[in-house]
Amino acid sequence: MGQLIIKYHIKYLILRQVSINLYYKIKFLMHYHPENIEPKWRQKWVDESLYKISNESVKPKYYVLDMFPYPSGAGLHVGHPLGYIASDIFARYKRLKGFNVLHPMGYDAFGLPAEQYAIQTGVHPAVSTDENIKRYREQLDNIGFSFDWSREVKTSDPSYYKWTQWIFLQLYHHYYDLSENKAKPIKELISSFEKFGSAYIRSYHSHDSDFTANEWAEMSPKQKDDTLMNYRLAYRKTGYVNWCEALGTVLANDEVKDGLSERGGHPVEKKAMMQWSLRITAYAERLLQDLDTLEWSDALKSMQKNWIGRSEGAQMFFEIVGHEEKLEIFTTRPDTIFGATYLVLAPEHDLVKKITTIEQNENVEAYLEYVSSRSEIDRMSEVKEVSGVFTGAYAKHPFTDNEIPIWLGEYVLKDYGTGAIMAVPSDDERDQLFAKKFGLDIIDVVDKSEYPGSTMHDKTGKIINSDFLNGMEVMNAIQYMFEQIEKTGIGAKKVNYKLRDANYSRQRYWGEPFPIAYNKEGVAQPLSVDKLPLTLPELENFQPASGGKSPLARADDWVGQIPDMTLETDTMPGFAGSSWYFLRYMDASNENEFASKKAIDYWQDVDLYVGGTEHAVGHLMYSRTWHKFLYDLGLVPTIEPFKKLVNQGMITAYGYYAENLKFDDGNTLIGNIKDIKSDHNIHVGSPIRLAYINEHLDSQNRVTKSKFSEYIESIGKHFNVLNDTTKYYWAKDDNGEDYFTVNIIQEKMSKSKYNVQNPDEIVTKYGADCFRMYEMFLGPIEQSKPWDTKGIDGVNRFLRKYWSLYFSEKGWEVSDEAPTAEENKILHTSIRKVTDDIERFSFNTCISAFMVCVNELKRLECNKRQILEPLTILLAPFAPFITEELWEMFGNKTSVHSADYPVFLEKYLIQDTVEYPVCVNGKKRDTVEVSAQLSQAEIQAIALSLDNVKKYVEGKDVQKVIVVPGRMINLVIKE
RNA sequence: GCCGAAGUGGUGGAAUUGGUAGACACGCUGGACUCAAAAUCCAGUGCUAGCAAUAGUGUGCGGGUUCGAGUCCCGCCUUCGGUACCA
Repeated sequence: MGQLIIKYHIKYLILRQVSINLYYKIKFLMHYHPENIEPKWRQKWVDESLYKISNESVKPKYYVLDMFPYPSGAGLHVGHPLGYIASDIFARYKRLKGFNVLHPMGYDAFGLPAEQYAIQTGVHPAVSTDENIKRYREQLDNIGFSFDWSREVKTSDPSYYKWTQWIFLQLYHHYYDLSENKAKPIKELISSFEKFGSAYIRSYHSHDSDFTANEWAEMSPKQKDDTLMNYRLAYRKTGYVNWCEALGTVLANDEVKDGLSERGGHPVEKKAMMQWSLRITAYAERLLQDLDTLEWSDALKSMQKNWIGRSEGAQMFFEIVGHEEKLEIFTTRPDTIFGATYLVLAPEHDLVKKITTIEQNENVEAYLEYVSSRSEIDRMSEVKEVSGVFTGAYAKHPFTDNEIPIWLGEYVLKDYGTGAIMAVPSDDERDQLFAKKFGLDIIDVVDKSEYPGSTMHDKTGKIINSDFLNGMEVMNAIQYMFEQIEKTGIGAKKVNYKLRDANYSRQRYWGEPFPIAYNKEGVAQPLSVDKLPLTLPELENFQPASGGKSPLARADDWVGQIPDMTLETDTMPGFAGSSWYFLRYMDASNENEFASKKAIDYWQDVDLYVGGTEHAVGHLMYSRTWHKFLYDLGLVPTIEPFKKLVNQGMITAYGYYAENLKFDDGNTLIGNIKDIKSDHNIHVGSPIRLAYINEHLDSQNRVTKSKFSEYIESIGKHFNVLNDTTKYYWAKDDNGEDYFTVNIIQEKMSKSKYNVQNPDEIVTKYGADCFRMYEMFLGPIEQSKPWDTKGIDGVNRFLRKYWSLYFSEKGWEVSDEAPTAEENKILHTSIRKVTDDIERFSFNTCISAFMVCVNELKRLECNKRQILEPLTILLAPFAPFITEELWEMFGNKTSVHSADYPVFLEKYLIQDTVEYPVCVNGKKRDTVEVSAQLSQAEIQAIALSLDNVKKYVEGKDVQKVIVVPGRMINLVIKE
């Protein structure tokens, strides 16, 4: 009997357990659990190569590209993926719309930080770079991007940089022909030299003296090489470069910010060095003109325009008294020539030594020494400080024959124009400051009395004191002078650009080696293509070699690997590999070409490029130039590489500063509380960064003493903090508690500021879908905004609500019933809104459209397949995991990401009634719902009959009634 | 200095061609459910006055155009980004 009872009891227990299990299973299903969904699909998409795409397709192509990252040791923070998420949504959207979408990713893997790290730790840059890439890849995969990883590109991979070297050789083997306005083989130039010397050559060059065919024939190989260097698009010259001692290398202009290196913020100085350069100035005009063909923001285009800096002016020759050479100057204001009372040369100008008189020699020498001692930062910080010296020489004014002095001045730049100016102190601020300081003549030549408020900068006024120009308007006088200058043969009209040729040599290890060797005479010998790639040697010590040379100079075996030759030991700069990577993705594993013609002809160019503004001038300028060069060679079919460009804003972090805490040793340095040693005491006095204090702040950004102690403990510190309230500057709040106020500012995310937010943490907590949508929900993509997780619960709630549409207490429950008109209207309103917004890159409003849609469907308790299925596709680009899971539960066998985009049908939006706001004199007084068929007169009558409206209209004169169909009604009455 | 972008509730932001300012969220307040908490759900929420209906007011500031302005025009202020002796 007892046994039986026990038996039953066990049976009951088992049954109970089964039903409990079932209950929990259903309960579990009912709720959204990203941690169970996401890993499964991540794996499945890899297994099925879902995002792998082919170069052959009948579908139209679309190329969505992100600026590839430099894989830094700090890993990705939440700011990096912002642009990637946007582009991924767009790529997925285009795929659903039936395009064959190229959406690749790779790494800009050469660069200084890895090498600096190697110097400090001895870890080979290749090793640390690969580790960093591995970490990046894991972080990227976590977020669910649809990259085709089979096309991954790594600039430091020899199979990639083989082609970077190859393109460099093409640049080396070409010159820029001005008659045809394109790059042409240097061979053609040589044969022209052989026949005609330098005559008949219209090319972009840095050569200053002509030669005959005979002279050419008699040149030594070295002389020929030197001459050709003046024409090649990749050439070697001695020039003043931006030398950074701390980094031990030269930098390009765009790598220098405010006289400091962009990476690291070290001082930069001008130094004369033998360097490889790219003649990008040859392309200046095309780079400027073709901006018009691009769908880039005006802000970005104007940045490029400024950087190119085109200005029209005149080139003029001044005779130097007692010398044969003429002095060539550049001016945009030839109309002011009669106001030119002296000339100024850049201190580095070639003629300085020649024209300086014996009496002035000492002064000039001293001045040159002073100038060379000054770093860029010195020069910049004292821009208004005038310095200069008289050379003792005089020039003849071409129109008055007066002798005017020639000076040297720091404010005239060697690299711009001709490095020499005519100074017109009456109409140029800099010239005026200079003239006043050194007591030089000033002649007024422009009368601006008719233009009150105009400045020296404006090209307005009447010319005076100027002989044949007197009485002319400035703009007319400029034109007239252009003619006069050409007529009298003293010069010519000329266009000048601020853009400089790019320094292309770096004295570093971790970059592409130049495929160049030098023979005993020092003549450059390009390596033949079959020798490529020229790979980097293995090194153990990454310290720069002596004499400002790259560490490669110490690898003797490597340098001397070709008999009787020495290899170039400099390496290429960071922008080399990134100037053409977008082409490599088209055909990433091609061993015979940088990319096949077929692949390039299919993919053409990048339709959408997404990246930060920090590359506005550097990378984008270089890529455009390389692309145009390849176009000239017939290797790419398009003149521009990036049709449309979107700049994502930066995600910043909040910085929390205690304005008045300081160390008890009185040190007032701005510090970071995490870096302060625990045995230190802190005082009130000067800003200290308080990372992660936000949770301890009250609504007025104050922290009380007790909260502050909690905070100190939470960051693992044990200060004897601030116990003596008499000693420190605590304030007292209403409850008598001590507090201080924390100052909150926006700043960059960086490791050293302890404000970096790792996306992995968010993905673990909320799922990738939520992370993606939340980043988009933060605000417009182009805008900079601080990271804040405050609103993430809203998105999380949305996803759970969306999920819950598909489930009842019994589990999955989707009905096959036909949708109501209202349900269809909700769906199609969303389809239209979301589609429009994706097209205009307004992703934040897409998210709110989804929220509105789901809120309304939830209100109607809609679980109809015909509504939910299209909605799932619509949402798939934003939330690829949850939609894929639900899509599968619908019973679909193929991925939601290869489904067809839902079609918007206008018919579901047609309404029988319209709700009108009724305004009186522009102020809303009532609303009224009327039939959509009513005429304007009928609507008017209804509007006037409303009680709320009568109140305002009664006894007054209705002058006008405005009915904007479907929009609003306005009654104009006279008071 | 010059060039460019932007200023909207307590917060992030919406308003696409001049047509209901504050969508959608966060936060906050109150309520339901719960032994309780979390989660969830419901209601409210620009500001001022009022029990309320409602009225006034409100998109950085000052003017203007318009029946109507966050949006267009003129003049300023502030913030951010770029640039810096460019002749």
